[in-house]
Amino acid sequence: MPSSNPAPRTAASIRDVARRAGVSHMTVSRVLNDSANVRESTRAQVLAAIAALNYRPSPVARALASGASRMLGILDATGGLLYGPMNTVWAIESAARQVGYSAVVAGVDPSDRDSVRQAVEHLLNQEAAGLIVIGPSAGARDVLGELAPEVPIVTMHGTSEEPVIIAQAEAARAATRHLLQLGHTRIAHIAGPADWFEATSRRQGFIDELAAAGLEPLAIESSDWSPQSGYEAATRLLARAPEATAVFCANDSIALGLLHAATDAGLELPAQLSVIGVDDTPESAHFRPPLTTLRQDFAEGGRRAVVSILAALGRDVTVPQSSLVPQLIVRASTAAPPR
Amino acid sequence: MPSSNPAPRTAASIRDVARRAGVSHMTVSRVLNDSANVRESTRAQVLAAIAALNYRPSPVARALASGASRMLGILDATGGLLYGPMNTVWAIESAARQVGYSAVVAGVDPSDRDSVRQAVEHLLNQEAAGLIVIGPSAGARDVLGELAPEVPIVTMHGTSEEPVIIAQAEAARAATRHLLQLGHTRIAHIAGPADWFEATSRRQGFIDELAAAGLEPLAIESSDWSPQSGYEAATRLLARAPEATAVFCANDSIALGLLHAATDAGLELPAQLSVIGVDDTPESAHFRPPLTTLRQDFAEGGRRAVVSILAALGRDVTVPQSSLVPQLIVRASTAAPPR
DNA sequence: GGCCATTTTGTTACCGGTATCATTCCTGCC
DNA sequence: GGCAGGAATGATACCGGTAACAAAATGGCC
Repeated sequence: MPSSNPAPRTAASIRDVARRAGVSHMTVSRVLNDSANVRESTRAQVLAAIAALNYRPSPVARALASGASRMLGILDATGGLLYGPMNTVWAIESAARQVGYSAVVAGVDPSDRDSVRQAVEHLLNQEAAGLIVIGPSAGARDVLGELAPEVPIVTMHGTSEEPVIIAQAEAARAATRHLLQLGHTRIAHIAGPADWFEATSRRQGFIDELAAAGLEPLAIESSDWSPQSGYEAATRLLARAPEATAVFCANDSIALGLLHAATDAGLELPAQLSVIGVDDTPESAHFRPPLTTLRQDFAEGGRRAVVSILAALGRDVTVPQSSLVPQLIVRASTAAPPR
Repeated sequence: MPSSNPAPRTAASIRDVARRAGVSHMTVSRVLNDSANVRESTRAQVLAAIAALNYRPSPVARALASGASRMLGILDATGGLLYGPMNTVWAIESAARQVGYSAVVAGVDPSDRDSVRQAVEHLLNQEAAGLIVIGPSAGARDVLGELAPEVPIVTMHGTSEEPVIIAQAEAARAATRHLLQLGHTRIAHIAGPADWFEATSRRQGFIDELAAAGLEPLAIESSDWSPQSGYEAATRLLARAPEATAVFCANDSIALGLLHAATDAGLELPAQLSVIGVDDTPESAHFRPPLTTLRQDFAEGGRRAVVSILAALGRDVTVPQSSLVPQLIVRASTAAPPR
């Protein structure tokens, strides 16, 4: 290893590279940006200099000069630590990084208009090139439209005006179908909060699938995704519709709450009541009984969100796409209805 | 609202402010940075101009000019979606934002040396002023030391060389004490992965507290924090030490796995076996039986991490501090041992 | 009133890239 | 061989701040 530069105190800049390659710094810039019209031999020299100096362009300088940063803002408006959304954040970050972008996150309380505004401003201040909103913060769009209309925004779990990222209704229908196929006819649903696209979408999918089978929902309760509120909703549900033989829960946490409430009520699971959730959290396999649920492809969802933002930014990036059909995981919480 | 500037196409820069205030742009810069030696009347004019133009300094330009960004890198090396670490990430982001910093996250697989290196480089490229590592990625420190020794690093869940952020051993002792006070003497432990500071620290706290009572651990198994591996460890444990009357689990997920395994084994809970976890996840209250556990103050942990990084950066920030004593939440999974 | 020490303010360069336009180099063709 | 015209390269300005030093204003004191 003949390289013996004694660890330059400061990182190499584009002009250092230029000097070493015997060209102007603009030529280096051209090489960096794959600009056409650079002679092959020149490009090779520049590339060699870049490698020799271990040069890496400064995203900061680039952002300043070009006015376009390679940074995405993620507004986490879930107001908690929900399994699905967290997966999504992670997936977005990772997808973004793969195409050379990075992600700044800001968590907010979606019900607090002011905190949303502050967070959006914060993200904008960081020169975020685009915004991805996780959770039901409709406010974010308004604030953004007012502050920086040119910054594209993608809502992952937002209102239904959005392009659908993950086929939620399809997931709900698959869950419902599973219950139907087991022979259930008196089926209830515990939905998520009405301001979440996923919640309404799953609820609708549930209703539609029942309708296709000529049935009607036995009862629908709402919750805020948490086990606690799932427990409360389940308690209400069991009181109101004791004849239910199956319940489709909008996520696994709600399902856990229902499991708890049903146990409180002395119900035998799944003999007397079938329960199905959505998410396939690592916990759900160890619930009592282990939960039948639907696994979603969050990684793909994240990728799609990033692609969609980049498209709005005018950069076309091809990212491998796979299907987003949620996968049914059958465990012990669903069974045929009692005769 | 007399303001009628027709929405300037481009944001105001420091020179626009200067022009409007009738001063040089440097004076504006001084006002922005609370530099001394600005006449009060001048400051007022500048402030007025800033307000009138709705000016906000560009962090990008500032980072380029000063070489110091107000951005923190968070390296999420948990390799999954763990409740505690996720809370910590959130808390750090929020604490950072409160003091005017923002946070870029990068998730990596800690066992993949290469992915760690890439992520650190990525974060460094973004001009991160400091690095906070969540999870057991010892590799991050090496990479950073080699790439940019001047960038401070704080490990939240790392090796024990670190300043302790949350008193893990104390939490473990409190949990163990609870079991002791109920009258248990044959107590086992299911630990987290040995490369996590929290895991070893809790394990040691457990051993120490037992020793203080003149007892020895009945058995110790290890897991990777997940319910599945908790289940497996618990199965081994129950086979190996069937005489155990209580088990301290290093987190709630492991405890869930144990609950499952104990149920499989036909054990009556808590009559035949007491179980205690750590974290107080929202789910744990709805386990069967509801889990006795320890609640930690993640928000405070995040704040401390940020303070500690900023201190290393030479910026003193005063942030309200609260105590980090974990709180015991007693539910139905612990009881006196069978006679 | 003049002079010097301090404040206060301004000037200019610079951070590390990109944009724009000018210049030089080839190449083909008459 | 000379020249047009496109390809390749370079020179310079600029993005929006900060740093360093210079200049102007202020104030105290003899």
